[in-house]
Amino acid sequence: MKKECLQENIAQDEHFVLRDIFGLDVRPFTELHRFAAEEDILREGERPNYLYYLVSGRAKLYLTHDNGRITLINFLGAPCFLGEMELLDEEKYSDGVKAITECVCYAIRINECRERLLNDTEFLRYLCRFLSRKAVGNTANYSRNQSYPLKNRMASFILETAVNGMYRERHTEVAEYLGVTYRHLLYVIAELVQDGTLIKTESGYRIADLGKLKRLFIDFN
Amino acid sequence: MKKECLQENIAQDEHFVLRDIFGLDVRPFTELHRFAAEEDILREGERPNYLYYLVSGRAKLYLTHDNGRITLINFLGAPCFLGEMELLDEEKYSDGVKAITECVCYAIRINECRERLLNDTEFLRYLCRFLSRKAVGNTANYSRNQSYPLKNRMASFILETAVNGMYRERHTEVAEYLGVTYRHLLYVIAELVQDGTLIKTESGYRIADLGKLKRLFIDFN
DNA sequence: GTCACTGTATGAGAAATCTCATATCCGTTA
DNA sequence: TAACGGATATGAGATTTCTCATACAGTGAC
Repeated sequence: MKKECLQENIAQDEHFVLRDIFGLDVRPFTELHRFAAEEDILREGERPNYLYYLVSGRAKLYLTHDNGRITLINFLGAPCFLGEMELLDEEKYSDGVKAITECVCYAIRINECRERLLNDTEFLRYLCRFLSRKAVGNTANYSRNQSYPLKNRMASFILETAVNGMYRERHTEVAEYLGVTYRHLLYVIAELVQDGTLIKTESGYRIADLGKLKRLFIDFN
Repeated sequence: MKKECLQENIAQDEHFVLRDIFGLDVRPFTELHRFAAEEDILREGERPNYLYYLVSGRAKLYLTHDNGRITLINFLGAPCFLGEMELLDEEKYSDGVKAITECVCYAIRINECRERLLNDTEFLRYLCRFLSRKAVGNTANYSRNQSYPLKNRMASFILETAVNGMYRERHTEVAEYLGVTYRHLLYVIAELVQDGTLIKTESGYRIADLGKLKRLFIDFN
């Protein structure tokens, strides 16, 4: 991770987006962090030192079960807070968050302003709205998902997770995330390859026919 | 709806639960409302005059689509806020909430204390925690759901919605909520009747074998 | 009363998805 | 090096779920 702790830059940034979110001027506590694709942003079980605000990039949210199984819980796209639960909830241990593409985040040193944040009504109101909208969005998403065959959901998933036209997720993980058997996932991927939608390569699946993929995705809405 | 506006009672209530949630003493703005089963608690599209806190009972959350279709979005059980989004979000119109069983709610007259609530950090923090936990719960619930056949999900659903051992939901609605076709829902209900788990009567389906239903539900965890 | 509309109901065949079995490959560890 | 666990692969058959078609009862509009 590349820390660009240039607070001078942030301090002078006229368009600093967090200004609209916080009542408190958080610039003195804010750094700019850059995570490469695949890099961990929040490590599971660790209490983070920062409250992150994802400015650009996409990330995934993980959870490891008691039995050691890892589940992909959700996707996160900018703009979005990361680690907000850990800020609010004393008991809450962090879920894992990993960058899919390069991610740029504002990182607020919560150790230095936790109390002030928890008393910043503007921030708290923003967070409540953010959380309740996210909940509504999730619910809508779920109920839509349930209603379509895997091929469509898979198209959506591939579009969401591919980087530079390459899809390289773990089949086992994805099967769990999408709630289907590993076997079935392979069937459907094989179908997409058969279709000419994907091409299997050494290093992953290359999107060969973006139009086809998008059409599947659209039928899905 | 029976309003029991006995603020004297509330004012004297030593164990008033909202005391732990709000920094502000909301007792002067709080009434006790009682809704019968099937009664509307929040009417869709209307801006509610109260922020409700469900003390006991179960309710369901509805949404009407542009095309007029009604979808059952979710279930709500005590303790739970109702109408919190509408308090926070200016633009947000209310979803519909309808009582399943008799519901007892504290009803806070937001017109009289909206500003103060939106500046009550204790309340806002509580609400953030509540929302984020709800989101986590939903996600967990959702991913579990995906993985089980309708018979199990149906058992869970019947246990959740039955009142006094009678199940009377609309099949069309339920099919939509559970994300299956109407046809398939009927198949599975027929199976449960075949089983001897349910008995079809004039006024709905009677739970004939609670044990069987619970076993289906348990296999589902 | 008739017409549309919605909910309920049932059948038949097709598609989606699951279960179980088996095999290979790869990286880790003993 | 051998053994092992995890990920990838593929086949066969069973189960779940969907699509389409059809029918009947209730309700509100006209």
